[in-house]
Amino acid sequence: MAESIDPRTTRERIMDAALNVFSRKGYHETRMDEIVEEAATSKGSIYFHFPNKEKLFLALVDQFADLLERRVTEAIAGQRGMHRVQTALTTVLETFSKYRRPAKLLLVQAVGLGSAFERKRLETTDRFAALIQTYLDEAVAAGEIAPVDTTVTAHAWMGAIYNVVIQWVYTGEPSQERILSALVPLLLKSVSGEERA
Amino acid sequence: MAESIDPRTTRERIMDAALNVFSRKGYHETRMDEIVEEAATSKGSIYFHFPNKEKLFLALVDQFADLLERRVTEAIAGQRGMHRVQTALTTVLETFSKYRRPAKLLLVQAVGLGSAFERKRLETTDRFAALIQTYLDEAVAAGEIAPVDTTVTAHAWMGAIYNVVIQWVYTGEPSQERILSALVPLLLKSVSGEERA
Amino acid sequence: MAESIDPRTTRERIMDAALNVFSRKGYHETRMDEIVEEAATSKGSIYFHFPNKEKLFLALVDQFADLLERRVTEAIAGQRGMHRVQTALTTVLETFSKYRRPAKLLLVQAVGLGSAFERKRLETTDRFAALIQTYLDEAVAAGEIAPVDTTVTAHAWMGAIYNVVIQWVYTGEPSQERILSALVPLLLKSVSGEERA
Amino acid sequence: MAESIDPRTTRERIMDAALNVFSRKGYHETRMDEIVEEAATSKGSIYFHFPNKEKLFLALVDQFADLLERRVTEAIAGQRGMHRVQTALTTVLETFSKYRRPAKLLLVQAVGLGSAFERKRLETTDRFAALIQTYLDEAVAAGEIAPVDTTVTAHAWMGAIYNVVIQWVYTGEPSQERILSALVPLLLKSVSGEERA
DNA sequence: CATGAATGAGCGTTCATTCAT
DNA sequence: GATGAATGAACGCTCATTCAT
Repeated sequence: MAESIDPRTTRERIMDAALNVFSRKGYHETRMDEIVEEAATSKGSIYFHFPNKEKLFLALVDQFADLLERRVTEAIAGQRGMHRVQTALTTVLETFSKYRRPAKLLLVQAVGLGSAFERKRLETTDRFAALIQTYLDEAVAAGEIAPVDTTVTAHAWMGAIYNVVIQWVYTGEPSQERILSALVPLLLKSVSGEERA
Repeated sequence: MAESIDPRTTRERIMDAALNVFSRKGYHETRMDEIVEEAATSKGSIYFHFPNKEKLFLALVDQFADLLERRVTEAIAGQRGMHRVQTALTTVLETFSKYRRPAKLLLVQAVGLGSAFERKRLETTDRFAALIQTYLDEAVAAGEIAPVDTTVTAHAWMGAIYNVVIQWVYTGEPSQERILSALVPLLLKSVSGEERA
Repeated sequence: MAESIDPRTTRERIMDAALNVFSRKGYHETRMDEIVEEAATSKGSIYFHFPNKEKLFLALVDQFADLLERRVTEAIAGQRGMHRVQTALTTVLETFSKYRRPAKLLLVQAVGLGSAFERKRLETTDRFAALIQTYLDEAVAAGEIAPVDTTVTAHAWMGAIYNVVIQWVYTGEPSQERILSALVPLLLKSVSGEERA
Repeated sequence: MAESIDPRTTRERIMDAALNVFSRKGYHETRMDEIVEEAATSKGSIYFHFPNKEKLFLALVDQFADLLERRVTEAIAGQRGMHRVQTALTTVLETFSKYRRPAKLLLVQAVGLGSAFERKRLETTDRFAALIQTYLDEAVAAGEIAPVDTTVTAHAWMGAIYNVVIQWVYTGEPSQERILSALVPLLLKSVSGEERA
């Protein structure tokens, strides 16, 4: 009668299961029962570890956003100037590649979930946009790039990256290499010195 | 006791009401009863004109996507080369500005609504990305811009525009003028020159 | 633009259509809209001719019950004694055979429709049971058959006929000939003089 | 404030309540809410134990059909030949007498409920008709009765019994004794002798 | 900590019926 | 007589959440 041993804590099993189901079916189409089954636990157990469905979902989003931010920050740490763009984007792609499911959560499911999630979304978005803006401001201050509206640029970059990556997460196209070789120059040129418009 | 005369057809009243409520509360948090009340009609009337909630929603998305595409296409008609970028972006912003609510629908609510809407979303997205790519391909062919990966570029541009606009739709910031004066040069520069292509 | 001419009155078209749909799908699964379509008329038209769905249904049941009773009575008219059993049963089978759809209505759909229809069912049932009982009473009085409880017998006969016929209406089995050659002797023997039980 | 103790399980309370309401108002006129109230439970509780209204209903029909079949089979076990007819019919009447409500369900409500129930009805009907036919075949083989079309006879008998019993279930007339003393001889005589076979 | 039967507010949808034209 | 858009009461069912064991 020996139970098969699962080294994960119940809480971990729940989060893993929730991640699977949420990313597969989306927030609203996910039933708590499905998570219960996937986690091989009980209704009550989930509600012991998480106050409700929403908080469980947001815990996953936060977990991944944290991971992503940490990785990017670490990767960039030893670098200077606009090299960081290349490094950051590479890191983002690698991380998303390694964690496709949470990526979908962060990129898609966390959007348009209604006013309850609106705040979270803006919070997450702003967090990364702010990160980008910081580096852009530094680059402007350092004279590496022409003075631009860094707020608009940061959001534009984020959107550009987001949209290309989301396409890739969903369809697998274009390849990571192609994305890197096309997107990085694109972003860099967009803030380069020479004008033409 | 003369009824106040509403020149709109019942169907129009329903779509208007649905647009209001959907954009205010999001798809899932919108109750059919609220639309009924807002449209000053009956439950059955809505279901006479639309088969279900989802189709009603999609009808709104389609209507606005059509409008947007038409306006952009018209605005661009008499123009050549990369001037079209400026014109198109201006038109998009103006249209979104005039129709904030449907914009929110198209930009936010239509995202992450689950597999039922996934196809629609990709369809709408691809539609505009394809439009952009067409013009980019022309510009490359005409030698106006350096040869670039127009697929990636189109999605990157769309994402950039989308993200800036959505921020603006939600917060009202930055102003349209600031967006235009910052975003258009940004996009144009991103494909200018021949630095590395 | 000449309309195709349908010699039937609107009321007839409605009844025909209703008969088709009711017998095909049953009372509860029949939608007034389906009858409208099948009758090539309008909602309002049906409600002009019939006060409501229930009355429309009962009109069909009555119409067929009348027809059946009339035919049986006529067929029996020139006959005496227990020959009438053979004749009556033959007539019933022939009539059901010719009007399979109304038969289903009378036999199945009119049963178990809830208290609203209960009265009608008992009424129809009693009508035929009473008919049978009359003839049985005559036969007893004439000394043609042994004195039996004609009330029970009448209901038993009706049930026997009903059940065999319903099987036949649904499955087409057993054949009319087989039914006649098996059922008539069975019924006759059941009231014959000699006992053995 | 001690709750009154009900020894029945929730599932049993639901089935009892459903039986009451279904037999009182019929399938279609029964609202799930009424069963909820009668069972002193909750909507969700019913749907926890039964997948839907239809399955709940069929569970009742099956339960009673099982009971009836079991009782008849047991009663007949120690008997031989056509004595079984008397015993079987007595058992049926006693069982129906003791369980009037489920009897109504089985006899009336289960009829004419639309295609969804059609299969069930035929299944239940055939089950008993087959039972009868088996015994008739045995009797024919044993030379106890004249060779007859046992298929037709079985259905005829079933119909006869059904119709008399249903009348009795509804009106209480005729009395059980009268039914037994009239119906059993009737059925037995119907297959006696060798008049024409 | 874990369990799972129980809860019940809430919702999308249906469809017989009405009535202004 | 005929039409069909409009009505709205009613219903089956869902599912996040609770809590006694």
